[in-house]
Amino acid sequence: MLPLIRSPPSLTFRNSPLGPARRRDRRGGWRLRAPRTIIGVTLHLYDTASRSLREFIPLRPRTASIYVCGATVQGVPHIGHVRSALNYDVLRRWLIATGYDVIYIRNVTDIDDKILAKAADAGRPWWEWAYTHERIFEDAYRELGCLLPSALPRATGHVPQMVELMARLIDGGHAYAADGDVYFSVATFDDYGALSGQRLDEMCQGESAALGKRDPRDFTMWKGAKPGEPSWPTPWGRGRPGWHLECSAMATTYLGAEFDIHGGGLDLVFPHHENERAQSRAAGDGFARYWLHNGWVTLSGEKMSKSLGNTLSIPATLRRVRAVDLRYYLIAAHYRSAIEYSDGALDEAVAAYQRIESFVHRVRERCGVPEPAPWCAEFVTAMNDDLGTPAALAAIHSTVRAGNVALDTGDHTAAVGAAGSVRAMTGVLGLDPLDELWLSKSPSDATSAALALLVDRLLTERAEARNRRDYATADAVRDQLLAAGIAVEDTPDGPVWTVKGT
RNA sequence: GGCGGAGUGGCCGAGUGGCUUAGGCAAGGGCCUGCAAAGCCCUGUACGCGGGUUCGAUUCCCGCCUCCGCCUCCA
Repeated sequence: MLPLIRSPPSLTFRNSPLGPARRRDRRGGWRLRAPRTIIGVTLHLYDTASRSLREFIPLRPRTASIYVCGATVQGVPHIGHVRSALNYDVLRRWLIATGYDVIYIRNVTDIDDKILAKAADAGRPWWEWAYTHERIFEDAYRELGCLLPSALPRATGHVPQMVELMARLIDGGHAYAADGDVYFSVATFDDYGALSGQRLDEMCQGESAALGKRDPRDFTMWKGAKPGEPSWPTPWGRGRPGWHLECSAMATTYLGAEFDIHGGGLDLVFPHHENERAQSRAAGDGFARYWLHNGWVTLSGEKMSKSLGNTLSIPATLRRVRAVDLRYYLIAAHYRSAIEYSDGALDEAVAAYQRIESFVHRVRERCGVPEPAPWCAEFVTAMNDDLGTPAALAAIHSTVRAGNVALDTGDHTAAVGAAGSVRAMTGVLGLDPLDELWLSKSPSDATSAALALLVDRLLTERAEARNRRDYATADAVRDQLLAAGIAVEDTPDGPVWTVKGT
């Protein structure tokens, strides 16, 4: 059964559940012209809760609501954080590209023990520490081409919603206050452990046994105020939010009691997501219908984490490769498999992406800017199969090869068609080489025009030298240009030059 | 102890009960080129180990080895 694409896929989408204000998060003018219908294949996603591939059937037709656990902004982002964001960005783009209206929420945990501790160590206000790192995270996401979320809620801005949820749980007998803390009583929720496959009776003792806990496995929803720490008023005394409670409250605030997809890293399955689910369901909310979890990036065989101190920060990585290269690297593996980071593998990704990029640029130089064209069936099938980015990239590479052949044989129409298709497919992955984001380092028009004039002058000299078979002079011109960072290639359509690194 | 994941050709990384056995990177050969560059074509016969099921297993089952993760903060 082959997937048939009904309407020609256009590349641009209007991804905006929230109207005109959201136009800012478009990259390079991508806008959806018309929803397209795919027959034969529908999106299937691996759902952690059921441990199986399930067809994605949204709560409301043609809309998708997604909540992704963002970062606790205590430090600088590392490549594992970014992988998670990138994976859900690809999911979102694919949903948008196939005609869904997507609402995408990613939270910011801006209050927790570590933020307080690190800020105190640095002698800075906790909120300044949090906001400083929040900005660094957002800069990294933006640089890597992640579309802006529909909203970016902060934990500290949603205390009333948390209080309301706690009140419902206490009224229902699922939670209790003790010594200023509020705990969730896991024994009152029969389904506890269903998401992560943990059995209550097999679990090790939970968090540190606090005095007021009725059962060591009960988890903290709200932490009673301690001297010198920030706190907010509640009917049970002043205090601050616990991690799990934040996400339950924020997800349902923006997406409603029941929504489509909840995403995050594999390490959040337990206890974080298990607890979120328990809180919300015990309170009577349907909560997430699909649970997605991405694998991690390991370094020297170990999970990259702040506590192990073996992180590879984004700012450091981006000093070595371009953001688009890192994006390609992190998307090239399936989102559920682990990536063992290595410099060599990253270099391979750079070369692989360059192949795609140089093809599209070559077509643009020789045939004009390729406009978005239909993507190929293999690509659609791959993406619908639990976001099979490896197979999707294989489809892209095949199209590149076909396009290169067309270029070699002088078939410009076919070459432009292939390049358009490549743009469409890479666009879904946020990797379109002609996306403004990746071209943003280009010089101004005036500078480009001046450069073009000078280079063309030199190329004319070179052509004249070649005509009189004075290859020494011709090669000297080429070497001179190369030394200046300008590569010259002879093609059937004449010499083409490019500035390296653009 | 409980739960879960992984071991694929020089490297990265998909996938599948057998068929043209992804894709990329690197390597070798060839074509193209004045020479290059880019590109194209060809080549490599891999699935941790031992059993079992099967006409046939890398793919299913059992056992083993090795590695990793979660059960405590973590994308």
